[in-house]
Amino acid sequence: MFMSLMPPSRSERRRRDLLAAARQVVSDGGFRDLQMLAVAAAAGTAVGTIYRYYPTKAELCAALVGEVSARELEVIRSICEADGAPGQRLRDAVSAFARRALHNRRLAYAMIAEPVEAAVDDARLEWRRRIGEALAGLIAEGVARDAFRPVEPKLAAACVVGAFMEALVGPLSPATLLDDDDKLAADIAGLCLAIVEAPDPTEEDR
Amino acid sequence: MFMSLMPPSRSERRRRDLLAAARQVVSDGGFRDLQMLAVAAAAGTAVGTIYRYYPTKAELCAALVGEVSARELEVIRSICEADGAPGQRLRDAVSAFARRALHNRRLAYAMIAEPVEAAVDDARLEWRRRIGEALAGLIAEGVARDAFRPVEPKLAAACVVGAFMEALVGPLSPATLLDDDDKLAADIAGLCLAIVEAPDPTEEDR
Amino acid sequence: MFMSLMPPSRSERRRRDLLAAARQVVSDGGFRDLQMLAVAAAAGTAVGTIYRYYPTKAELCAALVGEVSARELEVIRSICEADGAPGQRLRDAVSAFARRALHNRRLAYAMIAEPVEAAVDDARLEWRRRIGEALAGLIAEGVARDAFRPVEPKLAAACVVGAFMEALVGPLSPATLLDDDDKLAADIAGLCLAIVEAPDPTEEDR
Amino acid sequence: MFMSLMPPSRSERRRRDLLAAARQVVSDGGFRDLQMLAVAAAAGTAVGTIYRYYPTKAELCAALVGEVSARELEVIRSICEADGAPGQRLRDAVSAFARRALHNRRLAYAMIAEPVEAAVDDARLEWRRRIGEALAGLIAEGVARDAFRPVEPKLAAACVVGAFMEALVGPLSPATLLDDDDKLAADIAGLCLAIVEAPDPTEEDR
DNA sequence: AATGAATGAGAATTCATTCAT
DNA sequence: AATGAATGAATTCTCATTCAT
Repeated sequence: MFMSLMPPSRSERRRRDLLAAARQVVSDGGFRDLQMLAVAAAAGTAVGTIYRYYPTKAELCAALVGEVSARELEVIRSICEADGAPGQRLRDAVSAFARRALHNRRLAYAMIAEPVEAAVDDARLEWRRRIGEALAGLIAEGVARDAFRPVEPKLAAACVVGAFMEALVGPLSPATLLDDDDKLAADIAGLCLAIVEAPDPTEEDR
Repeated sequence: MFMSLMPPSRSERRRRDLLAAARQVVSDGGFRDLQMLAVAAAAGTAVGTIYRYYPTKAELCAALVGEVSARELEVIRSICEADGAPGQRLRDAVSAFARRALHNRRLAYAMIAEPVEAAVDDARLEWRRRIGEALAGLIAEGVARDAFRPVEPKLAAACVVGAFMEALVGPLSPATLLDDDDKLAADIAGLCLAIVEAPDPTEEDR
Repeated sequence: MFMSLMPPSRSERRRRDLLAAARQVVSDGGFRDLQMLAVAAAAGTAVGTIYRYYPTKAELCAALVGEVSARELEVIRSICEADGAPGQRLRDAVSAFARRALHNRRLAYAMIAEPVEAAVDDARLEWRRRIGEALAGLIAEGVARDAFRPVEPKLAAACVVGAFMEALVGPLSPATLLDDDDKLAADIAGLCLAIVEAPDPTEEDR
Repeated sequence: MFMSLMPPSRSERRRRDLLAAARQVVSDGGFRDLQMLAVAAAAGTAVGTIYRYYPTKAELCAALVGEVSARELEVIRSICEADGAPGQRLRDAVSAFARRALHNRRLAYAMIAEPVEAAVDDARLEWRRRIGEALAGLIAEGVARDAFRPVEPKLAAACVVGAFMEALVGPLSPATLLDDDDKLAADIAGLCLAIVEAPDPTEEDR
């Protein structure tokens, strides 16, 4: 990580201030409220000024997400690249991310789960919640039967849902070409299983 | 699951056709393109007609997400509630979901990862991709050092990212009150670790 | 007034029922709510049926206003054409109208003062109310100084406002041609004055 | 009444111009034609511009009626509050209002008698006209018999109609609660009678 | 460089009217 | 004759973007 030794130029400062204003707006009301006028108001400048620094709303958005991303990414990266046992590092990275997100919940929510449209998203989040519920039932059962480790079923279920959904996002994206869908599906399932499975599965469970 | 034995009334058929048109639109261009005019065009009707069956765009959206959700949810539920070892059932549920998603990729993408705005989302997905990359590096290392099972690093990383992000969605949502952020973060991290950790961690890894 | 001695044909009955339904709708929610669908619902028929009897919403409206008008007009006419002192007849006619209106207030309001648009009309009625207030002040003063009869200022003011506004409606209507605006204005003013003036104006008032 | 000594700001001027455009539209075609697009066209601006100054069509309407109202109200008020005999002042106020209305007939018509819908109002105005006719007959008779002053029957009739209709508007409005409908009706009738009654009713008329 | 007023394409929604059954 | 689903023109309002000052 390099930091410029030069003081930021007036122009760089402007860009930052505008970005900070945008972040404020999103932190308060989500991406829904991210309108150029609102950002201008929050920055104490005029709309036109934003366009001098970010030629498009799209670029402002990208810069905003990019900035927040970069910070969080950096935290994760530095932990990942540290010394120590990989397991501990992974644990640390995830838990650092989670703690930080929980500290600035509104912004984190916007970054992670912000709705397309209220209508769509209410239904969409609800869907994931229900899939989670279904899995939580299964997981609770598995825990009871000692097939799974003593995990908290709801939380574990959310992890499973997130795991396979995210694992799909890349492959689902229009550009991706895949050779073997079935292999992929099986692999994803295997990884998800590991979230809960007992290290030493009992006879009964096999 | 009950299926009506009566043939669908004309009105029910219409509703379905309109929903099918909406699904088509979303399958082609995502929720971005879901405009009443576009749906009407896809259904070969007039805009006003849609409003006879869905009094609001919001309700049409909800119905669409609801329908797709219901189908997928049902698949997962029936597997979860079947007989057999919990582990196998979990594996089956996830892999069935994944296979189905991979079959109708565009729609699945819309349901799972559709952008708020192209601008926001490009950046947002990119962010998750990069976090994934960072973790993939760590995971590859862990695999090499036999601290982790021989997982495919990129895929496992995606699962980890998805797992903790999803596990955070509920807790991040504005309404949620939390007692202990640190405990939650640690629990999430523990579950994520399980995705990759070797059942019998070597000395070296500790 | 003739009443047909023949029983009404089915078709005539239909027309009446539809009109009754329309009146019901207006009595409940004013002309704002007079939509073809609402009338059909109130009549327990289909929209298309209304169009068999009233080829246009405009004609249905006209028929409705016409019917209500006709009844009230008849009451007034019969009193006007009765025997007795003109003064008493006028008194009776007006007071009969007023009493009837007060009995079916919602419908009467719709007939007399229904808004164009909430926005316009709130402002418009408010205007007339304020003019009334200004005049009420003057009238109260006149009453106190015995220049006017002991009328109730607010009510008298409303009468004056209504009197000149109505007297202007005809002349204002686009088709009307006028010779002498000033003469007309003076005449209207004279009539309005009569509403309150003492029969025998005191010296002071002249 | 204060007039600002400062020249109007650009923004104030804009607001005025837009209002003037709206007034023009109404003066030409009544409130029926008052659509945002039409106003924009009349003002030589884009629709969006109107929304910068009047956040809602309703507010534009209110402002328009308010502006016209205010001017006329002021004329009436200043006359009402002047010195002189109350009778003369009332006469002056009414006649000033009438003269002004007759000068800008289209706008005055829109302010005073504009239709809800052409359909409704044609019929509604027609109704009032007919009631006027009926009363005019009675008034003519009363004049002929010297029971009434030598008023112009049609004009006097219009005044009477306006007087009682207006006097009813307040009491009819949904919010109003009334103690004694009959007393109100009688009072209104009494005031209406005064419009025409001879100061010294002949025996015959009693 | 900054301003912020102006722009206008778009999108949702309403409702009188039509017409096939 | 009756039905009521379908139609689509019309209208309000939003907000990213431009540009004269």
